[in-house]
Amino acid sequence: MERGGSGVPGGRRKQRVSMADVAKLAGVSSQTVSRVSNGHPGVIPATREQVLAAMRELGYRPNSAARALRYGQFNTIGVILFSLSSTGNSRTVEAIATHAAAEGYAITLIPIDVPTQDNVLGAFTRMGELAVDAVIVIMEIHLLDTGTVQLPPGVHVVVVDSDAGDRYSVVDTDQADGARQAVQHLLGLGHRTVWHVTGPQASFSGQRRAQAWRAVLEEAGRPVPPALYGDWSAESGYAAGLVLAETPDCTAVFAANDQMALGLLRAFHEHGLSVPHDVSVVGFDDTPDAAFFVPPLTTVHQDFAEVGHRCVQKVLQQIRSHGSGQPGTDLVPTRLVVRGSSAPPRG
Amino acid sequence: MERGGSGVPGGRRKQRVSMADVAKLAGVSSQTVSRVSNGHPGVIPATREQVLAAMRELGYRPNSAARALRYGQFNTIGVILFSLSSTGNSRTVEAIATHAAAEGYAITLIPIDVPTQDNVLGAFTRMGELAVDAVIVIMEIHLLDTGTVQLPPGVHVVVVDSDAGDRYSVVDTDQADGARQAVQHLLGLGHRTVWHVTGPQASFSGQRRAQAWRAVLEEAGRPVPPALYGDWSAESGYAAGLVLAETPDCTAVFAANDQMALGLLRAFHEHGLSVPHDVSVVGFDDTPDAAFFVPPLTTVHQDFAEVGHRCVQKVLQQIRSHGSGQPGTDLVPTRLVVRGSSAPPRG
DNA sequence: CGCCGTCATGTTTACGTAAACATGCTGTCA
DNA sequence: TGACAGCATGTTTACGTAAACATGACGGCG
Repeated sequence: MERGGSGVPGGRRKQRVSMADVAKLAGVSSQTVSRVSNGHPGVIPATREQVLAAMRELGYRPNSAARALRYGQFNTIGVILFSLSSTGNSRTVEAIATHAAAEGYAITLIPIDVPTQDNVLGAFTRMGELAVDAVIVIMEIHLLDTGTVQLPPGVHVVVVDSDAGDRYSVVDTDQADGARQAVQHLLGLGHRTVWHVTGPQASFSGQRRAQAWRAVLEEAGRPVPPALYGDWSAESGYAAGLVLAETPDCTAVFAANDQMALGLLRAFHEHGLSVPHDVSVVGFDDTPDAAFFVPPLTTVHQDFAEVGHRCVQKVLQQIRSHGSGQPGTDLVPTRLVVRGSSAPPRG
Repeated sequence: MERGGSGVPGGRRKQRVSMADVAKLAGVSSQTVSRVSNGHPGVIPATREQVLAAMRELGYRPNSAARALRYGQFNTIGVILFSLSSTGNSRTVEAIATHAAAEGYAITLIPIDVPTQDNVLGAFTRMGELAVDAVIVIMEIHLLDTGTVQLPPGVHVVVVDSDAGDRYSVVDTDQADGARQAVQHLLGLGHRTVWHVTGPQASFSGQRRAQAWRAVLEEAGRPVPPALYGDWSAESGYAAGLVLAETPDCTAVFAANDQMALGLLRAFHEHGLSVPHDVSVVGFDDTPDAAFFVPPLTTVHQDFAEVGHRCVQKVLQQIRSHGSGQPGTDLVPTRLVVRGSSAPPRG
């Protein structure tokens, strides 16, 4: 917490130690300091040692602003997202941060509290002024489709949770396949059909899961019950559960995420319905808690870490190849984890 | 995604539009462009308009590296943490990011996957080279107490989840008071004593909750049962629950977080014990899901958003006052949320 | 013995911005 | 009418780094 010039009275405002300072102390030119700092060859050991000693004594740290100015890049990736509160987002971000760090990149977070057009636009504008080499967008890209938003040229983009694969480089969980596995699992247990509690209608991943649910039922020639609309929250799942508990022929429900499945479990429990004997429930996400619901939840496992990893890979590849990101979609597979909340229908 | 010099063949590598480019197009000096860019007075409207037009045409964006170099600051706050996967951390980070953004600061994330001394040290070293004006540390600061780690001078620090209030500026949830409320609630219901499932032993917040639990029991002259050690995970709560279910005189349990409480609920349910009639359970955190556990969980509400907010306030205050951060601890209050998992003991 | 290549190190310059200072024009008032 | 205040705008410089180029010493070889 010490500040200023090592106790020298009236010391200069010189907050930061520069190469010039080190050079002076070591009795060499600043260029030599630069060479030592960057591990370049062609500095004899004696000189190198002197410089290193001076660096240590002064506590020299390279100034990354100057470096960035010089090199024209920041070694930083920006991440734009709506919310960290969803398990999925925070785990994806964590994976992004970890892998980026391993490659020498830092992560700058640009949260958007309310997803209005204006806020999104603002975030992109800010991002344009930000020290960022590339951007990973974790949200519905269609919010940006007014054409007014544009990222500064030379900034690369990767998008998660979107269908913009025709324009951007997209990485996402294979939503459709995950939902398909869930529904087929329930049909395979002998249920005549499967009900569905959706995510928010504006959510791309929610849409995909709902579409896949419907498609599987149609392919199997089963009746398609009306969807119940949720918003990812356990509360909305609970509300849907209250409705389904009163629906006599409902024996199987696919919830678009685990939190809503939790709400379903509670609603069924309160109505004296036994899961899985009276009703089977399958979720989506496989949050760490899902295995400890009562009963343990059968759910679709998403590999958020892998999604984050691939985002970083793609974005770094774009930066390094100076390529402008081939559009295309990269899907990370899911797998169904069968636990105690699903079973053949009674009787 | 367009790159290079607007289609000019053999165009320069000039990736980025600078003030000089705008100045040339507008027929003014680059200083005038600077004045317009920063909204300084003393530019007549006609000139200003010309400059703005040129900016728009070229898609000018100020270069933040140059700005940072000039001003000696980055308008960025670094956040060092272990993991984003805990609800608490991710919500705190989100609040930090939101409030920082509102003040014109960006957030740079430095995750530490495994909390070894080396990794922590590495993170701090990297942070020193990073473009950051201040640092918020969300973890056990005592890991840093070897004396080897030091932040570059002039970087301000605020710490969450620590008892280092004597050396750093600390913001934290009032862990002790929250735990006290939980235990007193259970005693108030008529339970003879309260059992406790702890967090990891290395965790400061876990320690504080356990201390407060013990203190309340001792003050009330109640027997202090042995603590069961957990690690925040639902699984460890489940394991503790299996033990407690076999403990006949256990009628009330305080779990150090909601996830472990979830594990308890499942273990009790599997053993045919009814919550709250046979055993009362109280958690800590008030995650959004807690209200939908079976039964809905009585728990201590933590205001993570407020913690994040105060972190940003403190850190900005330090930056702006050029003060070196008064040590001291700022505690954010908690409140007990009573739901269905706690009741007077049977008979 | 002198020329030249090699190698360690120093000097110059540019990156983009903006403060500080300089210039030159307009209008006003003695 | 001339001096000067006020104001719009231009010029210089510095921030810290590192590539590109320059220097100078030493040694080897014809």
